[in-house]
Formats: sequence, structure tokens, C-alpha cells
Amino acid sequence: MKKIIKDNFDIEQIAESGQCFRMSKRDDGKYEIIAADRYICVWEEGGYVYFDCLDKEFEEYWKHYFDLDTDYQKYMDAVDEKDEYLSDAVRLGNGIRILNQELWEMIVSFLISQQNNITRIRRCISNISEKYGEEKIASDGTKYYAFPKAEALCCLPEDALMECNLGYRSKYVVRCAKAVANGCFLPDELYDMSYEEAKEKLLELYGVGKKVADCICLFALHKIDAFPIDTHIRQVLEEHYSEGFPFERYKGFAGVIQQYIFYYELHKNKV
DNA sequence: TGCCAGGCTGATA
DNA sequence: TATCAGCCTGGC
Repeated sequence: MKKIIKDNFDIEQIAESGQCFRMSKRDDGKYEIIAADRYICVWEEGGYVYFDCLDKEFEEYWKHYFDLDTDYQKYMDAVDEKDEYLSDAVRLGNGIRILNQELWEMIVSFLISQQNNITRIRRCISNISEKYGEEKIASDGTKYYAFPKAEALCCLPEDALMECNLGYRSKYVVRCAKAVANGCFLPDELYDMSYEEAKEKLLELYGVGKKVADCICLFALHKIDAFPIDTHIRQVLEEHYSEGFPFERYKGFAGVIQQYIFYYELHKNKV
């Protein structure tokens, strides 16, 4: 069990920021997270955050996954005080972090996310994991399914994943799995590239457009310069920044700012 | 019942 | 280069 002081970290905000589709709240208020082939339970109590894993696993994997070595206060402090909209957004989402998620899993997840809603995205991912992923048992006895590797999907007919409710996105996932499994596309090379290079490379994948590429850059490659523009963000830019969003001010971490905005748009009316 | 959602592809002009 | 229809499906 690992216990840390809750400092600019809010597991509920992270879960609801929409960057991870395999993070769910249990009836007891604790959060279960499945990442690639790993499972962890996380909860908050009395100003502390608890991670149900051994210290070694925490240091080697989860600390990086939750980006706990990064000081997010500096990003929040950089927000223009005169920008009321962004100041409110940061105030509401001050526990958000940009996760370091597994690359292949993010490629597939954001292929599925297009023209889709969160409930259905979660179900699609759960379906393909149960059908094509490896069954695992966590240390506390919880059964879960690892995310299927590209090799498990590459030989399927292009419409096979329609059974898992992917709809027309089925062929996108199968073709990408083929490209990865046969070595035509080497995901690991993306880590050493700049944001622009990685995005360009990702656009070569069938079914990956600008928005999906930006999401993969941000949530898997941790290129925090990436600023995914979806319909929500586009509306915000049109409504609050008609004369242009100050990208120059937030150069180098615009993606973090994008997450504050995205979370704010989904939750500002709930508080 | 019909619209639309966290887009993308491919055809057409 | 820009525009637009079509695509799966389920919640509202």
C-alpha cells in the first residue's frame, strides 16, 4: 500500500477528465484502473491518496502513470489572471493530471472514440478486452482483462469488431493492428520524436485524423504541447476566444490547459 | 421518431 | 484544396 499527500491530485477529476476509459468508480467510492495488463485500486481519505500496490510497483509504474513527479501548480500559476474563463477552469479542475498511458491502448481507444460517447467507448473497450485480451487476477482477487495486443487483433476480418459494438471503426482498429503487428508501423519510435513528428507519423494510420493523433500524443506520448480540438473545445474557442486563443503564452504545455478547459465544460454546471 | 455524439474516409467539384 | 455524404449505435 502506498500513501501520498493529496497535492494537486484528484482521482475523481482524473477519472472524469475523459482521458482514461478504463477507470471506474466502485460502489465503495474507490476507483479501479486497468492500464494495459495492470490493475490498481486508488482512493482518497483524509487528505491522502492511497494506491493499493507494493512500493516497488508504485515507484516503477504507477508514479509515472499518474505523472506524480510533475509540479502542476506551475501550469496553473501560468494562467493569465485577467482570463476569467481559464481561471475558473483551472480552479475547478486543479486535481487533474495528464496520465502516461500505454501507447497501443491509446491508439485503439481514440480510434473508437470518434463520433462516439463515453459510455459507449467504455463498453467497446471492455468488449474487445474481454473477447481478445488475456484474463488476469489482481492481488486482491479481482478478475479483469488486459487490453488485447495488436497481434491478437491483426488477423481478424475487418468487420469482426462490429460484434464488440465498434461499428464502422472496426476496420480502423483491425488495419492499425495489422500495421503494428507486421512491423509497418513501429509505435515505440514515436517516443523519440518531437510532437509534430509524432503527430505526422500517427496520421499515416488508417482512421487516425488530427484530433485522434493529438489525443494519442497527449495521453500516451506525453507530448503536452498537443492541444486536441474536438467539438467542445471548438465551441469554447469560438465563444470565449474569438480573437484567438493565446497559444503562445501556453507554449510547451497547452495540452494541460486543454484538459482544464475540457473538464470545466463538462462539469461547470454541476457545481 | 429522429437527432447527434470526444471524426474520419473517400468521392466530387 | 474544400466540401460533403456516409458511416455504427445508443441515449435522449
